Parts: sequence; C-alpha cells; structure tokens
Amino acid sequence: MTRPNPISGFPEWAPAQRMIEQRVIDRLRETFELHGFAPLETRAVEPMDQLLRKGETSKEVYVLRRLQADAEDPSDSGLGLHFDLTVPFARYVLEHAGKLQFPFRRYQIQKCWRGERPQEGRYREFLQADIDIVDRDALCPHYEVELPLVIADAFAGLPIPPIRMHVNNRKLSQGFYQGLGLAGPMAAIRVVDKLDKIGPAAVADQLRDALGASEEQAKACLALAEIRASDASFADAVRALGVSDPLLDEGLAELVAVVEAAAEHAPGLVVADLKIARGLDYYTGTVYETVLVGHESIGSVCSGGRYDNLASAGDVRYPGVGLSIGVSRLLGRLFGRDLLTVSRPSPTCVVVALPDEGDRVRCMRVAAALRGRGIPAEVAPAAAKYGKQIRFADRRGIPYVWFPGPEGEPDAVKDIRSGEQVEADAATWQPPAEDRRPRIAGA
RNA sequence: GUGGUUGUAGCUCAGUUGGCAGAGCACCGGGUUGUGGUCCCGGGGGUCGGGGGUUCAAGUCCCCUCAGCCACCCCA
Repeated sequence: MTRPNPISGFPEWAPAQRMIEQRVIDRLRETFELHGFAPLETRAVEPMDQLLRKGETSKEVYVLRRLQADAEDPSDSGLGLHFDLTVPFARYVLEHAGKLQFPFRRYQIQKCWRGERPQEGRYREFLQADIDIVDRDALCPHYEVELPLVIADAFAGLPIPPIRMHVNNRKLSQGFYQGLGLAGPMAAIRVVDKLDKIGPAAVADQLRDALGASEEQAKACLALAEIRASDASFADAVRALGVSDPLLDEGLAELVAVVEAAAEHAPGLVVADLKIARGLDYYTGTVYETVLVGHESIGSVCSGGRYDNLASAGDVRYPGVGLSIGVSRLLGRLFGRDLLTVSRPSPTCVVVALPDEGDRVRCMRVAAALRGRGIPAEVAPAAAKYGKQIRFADRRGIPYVWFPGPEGEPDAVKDIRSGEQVEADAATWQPPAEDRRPRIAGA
C-alpha cells in the first residue's frame, strides 16, 4: 500500500488546529444565538441553475454525478456543491417562506466548496460562518447597522487582533458613476475595487481603456475611491466632487446612517471606505469588508452586504442583509503567522498513572470520578515505570499525573510543569480553571 | 483556470563536475529495579513527492505528473 497523498485545496488540520477551530466555532455560535439568530443547516447540494443564477462562474462549482449512471440516466444529476451559504439560504427562504416568521434571522456554519486554485487561507473546501436577516417586501435599514455589531461582538471574544470593517454602499457607487455619465457602472466598481492592489495610475488606465472613460471621469472615479472616513464627513467630500444623481443621494444617506450608528455603538469599528466594492453582483446596498488591524495583509476575513433581489417569488420579495466569516481563510492565515495557538494538543487534563495492570479497575474509577466533575482524564496505556508514564503526559502537554496511593494511603497528583506534588482525593480535587481545558491564545 | 517557485528522515536542512543518502533536533532502548526533563551509551527509521527518459551509473540532467507556496483571476 503506497502512502496516500493530500488533495490540493482540501486541508486536514492537526488536532491542535482543529481544537482551535472548534473553540472559534463555539464562540461564534454562542454569540450568534445571544443575538437571537436561529441555527440553520442547508443541504450541501443545490440545483445547478440555482447556483449559476447569480454571479458565480460554472468552473468554480463542483458538480455531483452518480458513478453508476446507465445509458438512459444522464450522468449529470443537475446538482452541485454550494460555493457559499447565501445562495442556499435564499433558496431555503423561498421554499419555506410559509413556515418562517419575518423578519427572520439565522446563522449557518457549514463547509462550502469552490474549485479555485488553492493558496494559504484559500481552499477548495472551507468553512464559512454566516449571519443573515431577511424580511418580506421591505427590510429596515437599521439591520445594516446591527450585523457589524454582532460580528464585532463575536470577534471580540477571540484572542485575535481587533477588527475594522470597511463599508460602502452600492447605490452610492453606482449613482456616482451614473451621474458621471460612465457606461457600465458595475464594471467601473470592479476596476476601482483594485485600487489598493494596482494603484491609481493603473485604475485610471483600465477605466479609460476598458470602459472608455474620459480623463475627467477617471479622475473623478479616483477621487471618489480615495474618500475614507470614520464619521459622516465623507458625505461632504463626495458632494464636493459635484456629481448629482438620485441613486447617489440615496446611497449617501444610507451610508451616513450606518456610519453614524456604528460610531455610536462601537466607536472605531466601522470606517466608510468608498473604494470597497465586493465582487458579487447581487449586492444592492451596504457592502462590508473586514480586516484585522495591524494584519491587513491577511485580507478580508468577513464580508457581505445587503441584497434586495436574491430571493423573490412572483411579486413577493425577500430582501436581506448578511455577513460571512471565512473561518478557514482566517484560521489558515493566522496559523501561517503563528498568531493563534492552543495551550496543549490534547484535551486531557490528568493522566492517571497505572502502578500495575491489576490496578486498572481502581485507576479507571479515579478517572471516572474526575470526569464526573468535568475534568478530562485518561488512564495511562501501560503499567510502565513512573518516569515513562510522566513522559507520556509531558509529550502530550498534559499538565497533571495522578498517582494512586498504595492500599490505605491517599492518592497524589503532580503538576509536571512545576514538579509540585500534593495529596489528593479524586472526589474533590480541582485543577486551576486555566488548566481544565485547552485554551486558545493569540501571539 | 494561467504563469512562477519549492519538494531529501517526524521537524529544520546539507548533499561537490552525475559515483555507496547525511547532520542537528525529535523518537525508541539502556545507564537509572515506579517520579520525567540534564548528561552518557546504543538503536530504529528514507517510494530523495510520483512516473517515465538519458547514462556503465541519477537526489543531481530532460519530460510528464502530484502537492505546498506566490502572482493573476476570483473571493471566504
């Protein structure tokens, strides 16, 4: 049997990393529920026409096919693995609208698949954590303020650098480009989004060459893209550019509301950044992008926006706003920079040493007593010399070794980091709270 | 998907014009007869990412392929 090889883009993390991931998931789930988001899991597959309906190119979608497809049976099932959680959620809302109470808020933490070329923090199978709020017919704009606050709350409980959310508004951008008389406002949005990466000169070139923008128009686009403020002052800067359009006014008002409300509830969290665009074309209002302060090179770890047209059946519309945390992307890049670690790679807190194979029953009783009070414990694998049994714990980062006392004598527990050993009773002994479970910590 | 770059022990890496695959750390055993980490002695470990080619001879040269990373693209 030859040794199996990894599959590109399908990472399998070590136990220590998986423990960190699970702690992060726990924190996210707890926060989302604290804010009243209901849990939801959708199936892994969607009909291809649903998946291809909005934005995504077919190449990125993994399709599902039965191996035992006979000649009659077209091998293509018409199903593909979902590439995000927003599209499946929109489908779910339409399908179950009659059973849901609106406004409906849900969170969803699931794997997604995308056939792109992998890199660090960019995988073909990855975990995403989404929150969305949808309503029927109309969605109140205050939800566009609430979501960033929920995300900030979730991140605040993790030992990672603080976040900063960059926000823009699609109506603002689109209205501005329209008012400027630019053909293809969506294309302009995509070009301007690259400003940080390719620089103002290259953006101006692309606006001229690809979109036929004039020198003046290109200049105005760059001027808009450079506007950035943590308060409502950006609105004056936009108006000073002298472009007028009803959609622009609408977008400006909405973005001012988001920025002002965020400044009230979480100062420093949100900054208006008018070059932010987001690739997906289903966004129609506020768009968000999130960076870790001081680690901007990691890229956006949470993004989303408002969508008014993703879910609609006949005359009924279900506008929504959502944010997705790229859990795999975030963790992959934090791991690569050693920015997130765990205190030990094993959940075990106590190894119960085994004096003799004949003592196994007694040792298992000790371990059970500890577990019964929430202290993770395991019995040593074999009745080796105590030095070996201590080493067994040491190698795994397990902090305590328990020594069953000889007949009639008390047990003892040793902290193998300090070497300190004390008499102990399995029915009452407590480790310090910080040793009970593995803990995650930042750099 | 396009282009670039890297791949030798569990880890970090040497390996000369093509000439017997190595070091440090880690691991296992002993010194140390139930209390580890230091020290000393010994030991096990390799499809040189995989396949093909050139050659008397390939870790080394050529082709293909797989995987990691980087850029583009896209975006979590």
